[in-house]
Amino acid sequence: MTETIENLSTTYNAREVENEIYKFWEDNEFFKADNKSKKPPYSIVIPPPNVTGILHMGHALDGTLQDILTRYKRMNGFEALWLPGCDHAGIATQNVVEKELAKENKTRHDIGREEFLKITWDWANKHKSRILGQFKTLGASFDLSRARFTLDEGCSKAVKKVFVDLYNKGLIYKGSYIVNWCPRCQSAISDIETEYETEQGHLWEISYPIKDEMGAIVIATTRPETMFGDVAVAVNPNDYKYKDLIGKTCVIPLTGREIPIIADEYVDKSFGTGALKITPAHDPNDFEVGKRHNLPFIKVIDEQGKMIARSEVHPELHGLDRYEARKRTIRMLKDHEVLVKIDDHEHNVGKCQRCNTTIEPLLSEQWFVKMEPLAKAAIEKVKDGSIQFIPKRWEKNYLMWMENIRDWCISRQLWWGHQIPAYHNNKTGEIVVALENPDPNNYTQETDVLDTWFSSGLWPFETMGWPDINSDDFKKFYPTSTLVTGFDIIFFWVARMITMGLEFTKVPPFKTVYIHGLIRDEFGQKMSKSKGNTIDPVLSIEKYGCDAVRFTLANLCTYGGQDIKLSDEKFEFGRNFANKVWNASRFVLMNLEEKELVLDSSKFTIADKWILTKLNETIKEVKDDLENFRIGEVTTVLYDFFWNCYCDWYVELSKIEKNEAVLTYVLDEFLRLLHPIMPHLTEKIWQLMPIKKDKKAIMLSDYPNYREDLVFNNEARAMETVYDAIRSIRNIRSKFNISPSIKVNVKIQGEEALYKTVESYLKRLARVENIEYINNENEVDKQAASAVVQNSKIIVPLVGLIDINEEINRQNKKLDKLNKEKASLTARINNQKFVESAPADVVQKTKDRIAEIEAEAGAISDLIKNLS
RNA sequence: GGGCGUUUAGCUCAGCUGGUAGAGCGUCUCCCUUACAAGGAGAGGGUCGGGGGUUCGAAUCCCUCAACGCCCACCA
Repeated sequence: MTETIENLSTTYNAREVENEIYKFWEDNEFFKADNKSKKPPYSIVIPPPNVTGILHMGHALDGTLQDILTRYKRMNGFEALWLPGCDHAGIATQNVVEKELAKENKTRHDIGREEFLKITWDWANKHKSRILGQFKTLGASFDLSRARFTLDEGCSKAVKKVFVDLYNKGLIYKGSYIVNWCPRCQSAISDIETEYETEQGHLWEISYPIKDEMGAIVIATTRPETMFGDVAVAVNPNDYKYKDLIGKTCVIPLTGREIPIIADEYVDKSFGTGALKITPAHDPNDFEVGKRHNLPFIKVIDEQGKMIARSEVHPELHGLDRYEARKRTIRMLKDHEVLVKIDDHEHNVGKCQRCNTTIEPLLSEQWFVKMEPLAKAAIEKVKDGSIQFIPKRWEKNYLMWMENIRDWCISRQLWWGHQIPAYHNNKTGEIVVALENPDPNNYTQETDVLDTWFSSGLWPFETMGWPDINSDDFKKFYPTSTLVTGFDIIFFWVARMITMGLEFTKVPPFKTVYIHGLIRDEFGQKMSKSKGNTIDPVLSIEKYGCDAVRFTLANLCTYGGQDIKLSDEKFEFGRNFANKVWNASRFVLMNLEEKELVLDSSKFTIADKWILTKLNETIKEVKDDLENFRIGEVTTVLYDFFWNCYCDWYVELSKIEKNEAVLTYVLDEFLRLLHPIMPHLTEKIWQLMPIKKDKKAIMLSDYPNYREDLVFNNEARAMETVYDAIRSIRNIRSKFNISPSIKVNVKIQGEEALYKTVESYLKRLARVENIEYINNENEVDKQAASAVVQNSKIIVPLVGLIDINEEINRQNKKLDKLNKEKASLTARINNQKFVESAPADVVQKTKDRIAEIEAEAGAISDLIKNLS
């Protein structure tokens, strides 16, 4: 069936159009960026979504913003590349696959590393297309021919090179260290993957007898089960209570092992009993104390979170889970009457970000990146403005973290990820770090893999062909232009990209970091599957249309980057606007008669000049907002222009008298302005427009430019006066319940020349029968409602229809308001200091306004006098 | 403990460099006027969290208090 303007649907059928249009773009390969192009580059790399993930609102927002910027730059003459891809998401993906295995009662150990990786790769490949496919329903104009995966060959090559280089520079080391251990994931995790939750616990006070003496020292602990790993009791050196005990030996109850009493500044005299048991193998602070005092490390809890069967641990507890062991320990302490006191105690407990299991601080061999030397440049480049955060406040956040940076634990005891390129000599145990195994017969590769963020940290350049710095993509598109992401991954990702980018490419990986707010539910709660408060963007798109979702999300992006409280109904805002654009366009296109549509300034009416002026103000504002990442503002400005100026006035006027060239010109310009936000709708309409087109698609066309020659401020202002007049007649009609079917007559005093040119507008839009121009007050009817508009009086005679008292009342209200304003303005102008110190234009404006009020108030007074 | 954010119309929020407040939704009244009822016309509604200061002038800048939220640190 051939599509004609006449048979377009009266309500916008978003999904139908969106599928058709996206296919049109894809088939024509419009998203493909050309690395040989002469145009200046603009590039964005996607924050790679988890390969096994599904699209959530955060992606939808993030993707919408990236697409808006990409499309805007593309229309502005840039060679724009939005590079998509996925993250292998080590722990998350491995967890998913292990869960699948668990359904068959298997663990990864049952099937072995090789088989497990094979299954996981299948899983990843299967899902990779799903998440990127979902991005397509968002209208994403990314270049899928360049899609990357953090575990693909190129990324692996980059990761290896970075690891080996950092190692050779002495910036990667392997060490025995206390790390955050997740007993469920069976892996170390980094500090920022640990989240703290407040829990109600207890503070137990336990009496440790002094060796060979009568007394005892009472320590306070929240984790009594770790007492078997104690290697000292520490007190503050300035604590007089314990002065005499320092240097003596005490005995751990239940086991009888002897440990020294030491002094360390770290101990807080005022907390608990002021005496602290030191367990270096199971507490990060104790670990530091232990190192300072050269104490041994005794590990009593294993990687499963179970008590170790070793002589230091009470035999009854061997192999027990840490919590069960705690209960038993307490019981035993009670039995031995060494439990002095139990207090309720609120404390923070570390949890694994991925699975919420309580972290066990554990001593183990891990690989670390020495961050401090690397952070230097990353701090510098943000401080000197080479990299800018928007909104700016995130810079402080970033800098604070970077300036207090800790070493980064990068090894994970997982199978899914980049296996660390370190090789152990089977006989000597010597470690060689190299791109390849030096001798597979005698060397075995490290089994640990790298933290997922290690490869994501290289994302902006590993996706551009690095380490081949002569690759065309790297030369054309690196460094990237803008990074768009949420604040929740500034430390995880942004900071590391900046650090690694500077270290390995010597330039910042991007110039601008645009940080948007987080999507929350309508009550401000974080959306999560477990809470069941998520809104599925795929369903919202089905229901409201992709462009509606995009427009709404963009509208919610405030300048300050506030979090976004979202409910599904909010998308009605975007849907209604899409429908409005659709119908107004349909109306304009249906009524075109001329074949040649040429802007001819000699034929411009006052209304044409008004809409062209409004259009150009809008163009200016929209471009300024887009350049400055005020995305929400862009939607507001476009909405206001189209709905309140173009539709409510200009299109309505075109029903009386139309200039088709201007009507279509404005629509064309508006569609281009809107295209980055509502790409499908604008493309569809643009394709239907019978205008000359230099490009095959609106997405490839030029973004509008401000045109001084199409700005007519005087006429625009005059037209606003006409609208005021129409509004005041409508107001009178409404106030006095004049039925729409009844036409009224109007008398106008003043501005005769102006009103004569727009008589037909007044007649139609205000339902006026006759317009009569009068010169003096005597001609004003006694029974009439009236309004003062600028320098004219609009009088609507309403013999028999009007309640005179009500009209007098109405006018008096207006008068009151004016007088109040006048009083305050007059006070200001009489203030000598104001006249002296305020800018001249402000003073002038104030004076003008007073004059205006006086004229208007005078006119109203006349009208009232006439009525009484 | 340190840092950040929020507090504006009934609800959700805009308001960039100070010149006496805006939108959407909701409410009220009227209307199927030949693009759109996902629509049109009109209306009502706010002493911009409290207090103090700077200024001729403060929602906007500074100080302070309060409530709510977030991040970092992690005193057993």
